[in-house]
Amino acid sequence: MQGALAVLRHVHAHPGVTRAELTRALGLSSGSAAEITARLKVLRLVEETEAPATGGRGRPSPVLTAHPDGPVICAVDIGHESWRVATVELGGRLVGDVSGRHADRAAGAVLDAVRQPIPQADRRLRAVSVAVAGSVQGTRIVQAATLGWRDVDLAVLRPDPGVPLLVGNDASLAGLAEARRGAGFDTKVVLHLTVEVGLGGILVVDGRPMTGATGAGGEFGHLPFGDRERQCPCGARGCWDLEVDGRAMARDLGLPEPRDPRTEADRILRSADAAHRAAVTRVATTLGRGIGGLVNALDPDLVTLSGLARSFLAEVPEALHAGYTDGLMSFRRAAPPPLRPSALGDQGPVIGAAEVAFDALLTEEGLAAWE
Amino acid sequence: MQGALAVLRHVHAHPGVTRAELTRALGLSSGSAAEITARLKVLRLVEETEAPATGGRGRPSPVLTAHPDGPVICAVDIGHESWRVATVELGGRLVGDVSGRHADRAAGAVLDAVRQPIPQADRRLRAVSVAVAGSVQGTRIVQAATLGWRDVDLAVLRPDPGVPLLVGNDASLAGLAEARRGAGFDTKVVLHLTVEVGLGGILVVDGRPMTGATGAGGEFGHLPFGDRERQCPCGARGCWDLEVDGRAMARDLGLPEPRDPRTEADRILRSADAAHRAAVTRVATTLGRGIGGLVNALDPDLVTLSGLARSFLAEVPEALHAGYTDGLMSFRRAAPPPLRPSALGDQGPVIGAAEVAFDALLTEEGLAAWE
DNA sequence: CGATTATGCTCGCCTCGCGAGGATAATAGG
DNA sequence: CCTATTATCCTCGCGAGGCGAGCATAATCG
Repeated sequence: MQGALAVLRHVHAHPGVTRAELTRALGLSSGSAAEITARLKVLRLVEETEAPATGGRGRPSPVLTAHPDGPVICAVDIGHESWRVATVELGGRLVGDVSGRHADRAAGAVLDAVRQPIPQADRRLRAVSVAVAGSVQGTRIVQAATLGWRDVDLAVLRPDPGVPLLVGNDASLAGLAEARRGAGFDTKVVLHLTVEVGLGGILVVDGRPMTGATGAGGEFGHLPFGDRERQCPCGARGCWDLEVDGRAMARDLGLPEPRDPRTEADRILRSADAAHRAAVTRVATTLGRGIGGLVNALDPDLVTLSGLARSFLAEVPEALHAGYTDGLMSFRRAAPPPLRPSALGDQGPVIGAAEVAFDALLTEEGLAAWE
Repeated sequence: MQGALAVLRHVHAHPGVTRAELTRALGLSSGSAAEITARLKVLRLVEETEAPATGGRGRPSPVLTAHPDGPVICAVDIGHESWRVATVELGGRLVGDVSGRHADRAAGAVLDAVRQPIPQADRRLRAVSVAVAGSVQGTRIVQAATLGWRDVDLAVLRPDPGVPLLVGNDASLAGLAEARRGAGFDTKVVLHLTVEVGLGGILVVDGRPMTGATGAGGEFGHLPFGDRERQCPCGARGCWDLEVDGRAMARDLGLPEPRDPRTEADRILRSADAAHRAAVTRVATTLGRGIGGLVNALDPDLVTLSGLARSFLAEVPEALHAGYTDGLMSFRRAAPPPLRPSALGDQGPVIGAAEVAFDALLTEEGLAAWE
């Protein structure tokens, strides 16, 4: 079981490896590798497909991928304005993907819409895993300011009581995906930050997300980096959240609080107006300075950026880097962790949601449950 | 080797367990437990001593402890004003302990003093592990403001090239010790904070310290929670560091920057003067508010406090808790992680230093090196 | 002083991974 | 087209190490 688990985890993390590569990576003998893969094929967990002609010499090594009848996860992403339901197989490939925009943001309406595409009686389904734009504890959404939700239990998304339900913050899960399969691939300590409306993220150490005691870790937007007098909808004051998004840019420009801060942010970002450019620069600098502080505290190898933060990196990299450097302790300035754009885009949350579900599956117990 | 390692780690984490408890905890058969302990006794790693009369029925179970000729770590603590050199055996017991105050704070002088008690040719010595009051990357001290050191390499403390040298921040290592053997025992996610001159700490998840990519993680004092205009010796501005210690209290009282902020802090803390009490209250509140922000971001089960933070908790708990609650997101206020005083006191850094060294020893390779 | 309770020890069994030796499948070169 | 070369896969006997049944041992209870 030990060896089988190691193989399965390696295939999951590196879909499309050859058996020879796997044997070397795990330090197995070729005999053990043969026996273990044979067992996993019988269990309908992995499939070996004929090797593509590499052009190199020697006997070709078969490629290991997810079994076509293997376990799948239903990954759900509930964002500020849209939702997505995907089926994900071992190795992180999306084999089905449905999405839509919220017609009505009320919790009931959104959950009804999202529930439709969730398969109801699929023996292959091992878990429903939800990424949601809000603060999460266990399987409850305790606070989702932009959706206007408070204390919503997602248990209704469970197709039957036997299927486990997992819930996490969308920015945190996107960060996990980014660390494992995106810009942070093969990096030990990755700090991911997403700015949409407010800011979220996660620290991923050796592939493990630091989600804290209750699952509400990674709420970096509620560190008091901002103006101590400014009240945040979260209940605290001076949150960084309020200083780095469309609300902050509108405030900087003397505009009223926008109804849809994310769209407003994009509008200002695309504008050629000098005042707008200045506001973008100032907010990007503020974001950068906070990133510097977080890097001081958490010491990552790499920072990955999504959403509006990714846009700042693309549009005003000097401002972002100036703030970043300014916020760093001087000894870190010689070789600061690079800021990199997210590689997974809007697929991050669903891929991350599937990851945590597969983490539970790829254990002694999870495998035992799969026979 | 697998089973032996598990047993050894369990004995290290729970010194003084009986073999019966261990067998149950690891789910071993009594036969395996017997064979493994026999092997570990031959290897001079553990010793079985006769069970003390528990008064209960049944055959008594022998107690497992460190072997008297087993491996030891030389743990060194270099603080602002004093140093300590201890010998630590498996299980975390200090079997030797020498300390002194710095006569001269220059790096050379301190290292000379500290080098004396380090055993030179002890076959039992597996590592020298140093806790130091400064920022650390690898085995270098990159910045230690209160000692006045910059870029000091501690390689001179290595008694011979075969003995590994480990270096870490004292507050981070004290936090690791606290999480494993102190107030955070058996708790999944522990946030530890120490205030002496400035603030340091660590997040410990499942017993693993989140020391980051270079070992400089846990520098929570350099999060920009403070006044954006105030320059920190670290090179950044607005550091929390400057708002929570003796310097902050002196500033609040309109006094000049104290030469020894730690002593000054204790003096103000012990004073009955109303202005002094008010300053203490304000600084404790500021500290509490920052702790709230950190709890928002990291979501620990428990926060442990050392040094001046521990004194605040003892002397002005209302102020500290008021700030703490104020800094928390409102959904966390119903059941916030408790703030607990450190249980290990000034032994924290050396115990933590020994822990990281034993972590390296209690591996396949570490055990192979011990024959 | 037996009964009860709890634990330790012995020993055959079984699982799983190792590794040597031969088989297999590709390219390279004549 | 055929052989050499390279790289990998498969078969199979071996050995390490953990399991668990059955018995031995050591304490308290009444």
